[in-house]
Amino acid sequence: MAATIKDIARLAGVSPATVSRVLANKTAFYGPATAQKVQAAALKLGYRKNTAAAELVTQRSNVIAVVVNSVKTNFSSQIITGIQDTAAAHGLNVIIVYAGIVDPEAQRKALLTVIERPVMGILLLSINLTPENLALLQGAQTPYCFLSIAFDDGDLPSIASDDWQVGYEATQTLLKAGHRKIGLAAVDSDSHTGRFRLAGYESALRDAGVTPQADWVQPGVYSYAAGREAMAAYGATSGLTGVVAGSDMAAIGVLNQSRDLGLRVPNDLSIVSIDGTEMCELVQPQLTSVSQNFYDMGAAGVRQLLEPDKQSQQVTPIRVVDRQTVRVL
Amino acid sequence: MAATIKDIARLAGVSPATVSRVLANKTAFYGPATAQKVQAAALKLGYRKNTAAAELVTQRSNVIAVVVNSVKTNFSSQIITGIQDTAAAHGLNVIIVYAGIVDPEAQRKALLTVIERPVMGILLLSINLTPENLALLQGAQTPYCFLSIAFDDGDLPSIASDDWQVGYEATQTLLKAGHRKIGLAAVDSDSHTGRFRLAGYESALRDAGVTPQADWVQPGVYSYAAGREAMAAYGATSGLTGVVAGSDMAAIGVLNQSRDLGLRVPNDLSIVSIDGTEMCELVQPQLTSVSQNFYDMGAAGVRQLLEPDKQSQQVTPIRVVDRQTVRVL
DNA sequence: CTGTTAGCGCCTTCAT
DNA sequence: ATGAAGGCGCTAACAG
Repeated sequence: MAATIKDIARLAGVSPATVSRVLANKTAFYGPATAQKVQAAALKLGYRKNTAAAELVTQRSNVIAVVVNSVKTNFSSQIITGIQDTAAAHGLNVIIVYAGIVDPEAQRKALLTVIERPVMGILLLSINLTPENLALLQGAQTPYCFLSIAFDDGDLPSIASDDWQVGYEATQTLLKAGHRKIGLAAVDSDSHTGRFRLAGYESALRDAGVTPQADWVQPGVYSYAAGREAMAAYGATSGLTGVVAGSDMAAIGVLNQSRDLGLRVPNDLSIVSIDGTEMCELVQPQLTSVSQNFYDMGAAGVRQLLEPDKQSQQVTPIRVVDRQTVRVL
Repeated sequence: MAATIKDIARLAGVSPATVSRVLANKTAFYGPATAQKVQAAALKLGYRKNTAAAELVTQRSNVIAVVVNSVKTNFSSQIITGIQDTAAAHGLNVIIVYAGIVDPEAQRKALLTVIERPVMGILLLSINLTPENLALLQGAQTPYCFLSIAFDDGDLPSIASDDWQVGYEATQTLLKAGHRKIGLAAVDSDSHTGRFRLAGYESALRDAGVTPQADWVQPGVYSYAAGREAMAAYGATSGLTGVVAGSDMAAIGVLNQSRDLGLRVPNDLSIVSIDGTEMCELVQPQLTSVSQNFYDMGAAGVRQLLEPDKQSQQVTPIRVVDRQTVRVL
């Protein structure tokens, strides 16, 4: 059995309440003499506080839970770092749980492990909840905030980039370099994110006097495989001179598939990636990207949890980072 | 306030004990009629069990905690998937907490958030604890197991590849291809892992009749930057025809730095990477690697937690995967 | 400054 | 098949 404050109390010859006080550093409520005794006893017994018990009585917790949709994503590490740093600055602890990317049952289980214990807030990274699971989340009396994902329904608190703008600027980067026939690869057509990026892409095209063509867009789930498939679908003779890819991984898929098709990047094909993670600088040529500020998303998420009443739909800025995959025509 | 079993009891007109029983599915102890009433009431109140309270009384938990050393690593995702799947198969939940890679204080805080609440076991991914923090961990009455890291001290439960063998086989892969002057890059010289890989590397060299040279090894912390630095230290004219890199990220660093030095891979320089994550197939040329079985490490870790008395030092098999960075001389 | 008392939400004998 | 009672480890009044 682990030692409890009662054990300490007995050993130190004081009451449990006193032990609780010195262990909680309520300095106004005990003298130095007892403090000594108590701390010595605690040390000798190898005492570890049972936080669950403490949280049960105080009705509050200092842990924030992060629900992540899949182990595969790599941008999540930046968001998590932002969360971690900001949480630490506020004396908060962070725990992470993985939910399946689509499986509603896995999603539900992840939510439950988080909801069924005392957490002060929940951050959901790029998670698309089923209506049932959303109800579950809202039923819990816990502040929450979606990160890196936005909704048509304006009531859900979220922090994300402006997806329309992302699509627009990515496309414009190519347009400015003189490209006219531009593809959009591995962006999904179901989600808010995908639809807005598509809309931004089309607007940019139209603003430049280019009429979007249906076969220029090859939807997909933002993965490496989706990028490869999209590029394979275009083929070597599509006439496209530029492609906007839905994520860094997708961009690498496009890049590698281009190579397999005998296309050189950026000579034969220019690529603009969306996300701007470290991946962009690991591959050759380095990917020009519309970079999101994931770190700030995480940081803002924590702050949002701290003041749940504030403005709920936040937008983080993006910027285009020119590297090596856009050729000026 | 969230609803409690008392609220349900009142609404359903039964006692809290009965509510507890039907909610826990103790089917032998209640009739279908009451079950109906209770479940209806629970649903209406949006009841969520307070797991912390339940764990407080039952003195056990079904969550296993994973401590990860940094957000940057990418092999951890495979281990976590292995953990996740195996845990789910046993009805266990998984939470993850990040500890700083070296900062002892961050390490300590991560450990505490995990130790100070009821978890049935702790898995530590590639974590090197300070003696104090190790004592802390051992002081907690919780089973634990280190993953992807081994120790000279044979008493600590751990599951990892045989690092000597990793070093040996990586080097041998190059040797077999006819290389003689072979570097070892971005392996640290302090840890068990690093020292054993180094020893394996030297043994392979000697077994092939090659005398290791001091300037063939450029230690580092397994990172992309370390890989780049190691290669930069070798320079373009080292005479090395092959390099073993300490991790996939390090290998990519070596690869990119080689390119900057004007060396073509594998024509001028062959590379064998250690880890074998998906990264190997994303870069060009694809990295030949000594691949570790991270998924199984995670799975075995969960099993180890379940039977803490069994054999404590386990080794998972490795295999070399030939891709495109080793040229046969 | 310190001890006593009560109770957080839940589970579990022990009766009935 | 169900209720009453006690207690898990801790903290928060309330007395003193």
